[in-house]
Amino acid sequence: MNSTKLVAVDASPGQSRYGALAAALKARILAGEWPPGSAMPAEQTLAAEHGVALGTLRQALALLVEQGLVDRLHGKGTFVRSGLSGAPMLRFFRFGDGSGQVSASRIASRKVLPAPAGVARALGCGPGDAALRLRRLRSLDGVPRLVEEIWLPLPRCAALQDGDPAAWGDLFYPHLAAACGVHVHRAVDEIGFGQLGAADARALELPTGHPCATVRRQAFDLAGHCVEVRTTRGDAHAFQYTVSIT
Amino acid sequence: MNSTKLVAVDASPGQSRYGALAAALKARILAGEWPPGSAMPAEQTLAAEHGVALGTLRQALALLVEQGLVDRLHGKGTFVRSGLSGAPMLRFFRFGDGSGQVSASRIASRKVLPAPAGVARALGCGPGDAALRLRRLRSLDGVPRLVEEIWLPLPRCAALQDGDPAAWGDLFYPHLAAACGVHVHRAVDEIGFGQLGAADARALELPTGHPCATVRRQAFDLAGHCVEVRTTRGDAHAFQYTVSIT
DNA sequence: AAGTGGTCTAGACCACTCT
DNA sequence: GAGTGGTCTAGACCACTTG
Repeated sequence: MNSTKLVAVDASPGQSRYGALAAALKARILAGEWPPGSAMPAEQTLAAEHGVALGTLRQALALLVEQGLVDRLHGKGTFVRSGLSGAPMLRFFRFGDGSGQVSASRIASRKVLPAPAGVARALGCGPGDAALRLRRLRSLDGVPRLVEEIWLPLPRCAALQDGDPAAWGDLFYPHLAAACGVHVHRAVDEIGFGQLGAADARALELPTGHPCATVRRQAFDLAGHCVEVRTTRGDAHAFQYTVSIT
Repeated sequence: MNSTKLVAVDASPGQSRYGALAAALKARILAGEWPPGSAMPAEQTLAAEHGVALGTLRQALALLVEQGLVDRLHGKGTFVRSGLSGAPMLRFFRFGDGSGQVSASRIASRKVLPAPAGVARALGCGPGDAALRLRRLRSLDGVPRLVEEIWLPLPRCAALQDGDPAAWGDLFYPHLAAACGVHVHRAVDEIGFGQLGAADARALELPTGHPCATVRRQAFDLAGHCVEVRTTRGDAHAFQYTVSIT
């Protein structure tokens, strides 16, 4: 029963056939037909299923690769991306000599609170709706370096309300995926400079008013829904970031 | 005489034929066969010249597009990129209400000096070699906002030593291209944080020691040679930048 | 109408990965 | 060796731009 055309790709308006095909495949991915990390059917199969030539199918897949939705591995197959892995927050900072340091995370606070207006707007929920707020302290070589305030949408990340945060490990996204089935696929970071408030300064063992770099992140899942709003602060003098433009 | 194979694309080692083709085309561009802004021959012609199928040639051109070396316009042709146009320095800052403001540039100083070690290393010349140093002040709505120190390699940008800088206009790269034939193709910006020195503070009408964002730029031409080293400083509180990660 | 790049096809063959 | 994606071909037709 897999030999039938599952989707008739027509590309009616201004869209190309491979564009429509890409959209159709994306829909099948979002519907959960191939879970994150799993392999999609082979080119030949997919092409037959949608009734297009191989080259057209490959163009469609190239689009999905471009969008970061899938990875293609020569000789292995086409895999749905499982989400951002690591803690790319530290790429904004350069502490110490930059040698292979390990970042340790500690959840300093976990509360269910009504979402402030700005957070609610970012999360796409109503202002005042319940949300989960974490405060997190990240240390390098035992020295506290970054403070984070993380807001999570609540019906969705309820699993994080229970259990011992100490067991979450140092990487947040992998745990978010494991505990809540929420895969972070894309993120937008907004960088600014400011000064440390009293509480953050105390946590970082710096004087109040010390200059700090602020990174405000919005993270999104495959479907494009915002699944996290995070504010990270660290010593401005340790901030260092490189951009390439073309 | 255009019907002969100009380049025999063989792709000897681990390289694909379209990869080798792209390299060959890039070489022809760098050699000045098609100057920046001009159109390359049509697909059919190029494919015939190099003895490959149309599809293969298109893959090669796709690589060049990816590298930002050429632009392809449906119905018009394939054009060699003429270089970065504008002053994307302001994208790091947000002054005032962000409405359509015009940035005005003034060259405050122009001197030939021996290049300091760091600058020489970036420019790829010997330390102490003569280089052209500009100081530039950029204002928005009449308010000084950014100070820039620009180092240029000297045999190459000698044309900037003469003439009235007031006639250069507000955009530097277009003038650099017009005056010296130097086309900026790629740039790398490194963002950091610091405090204003006395001279910069005076120029920006801010107190000495005021927190500032520092952007250190290296700009490169098509051939990959560094053609500019620039340090830009502005009020840290006006700094604002967004990064997307996937 | 002529010339350009964009899409699509159908098929052959190559290179990589696993068992 | 079987299965995967990567490369290459040769040709048809479509869509956009220009004279």
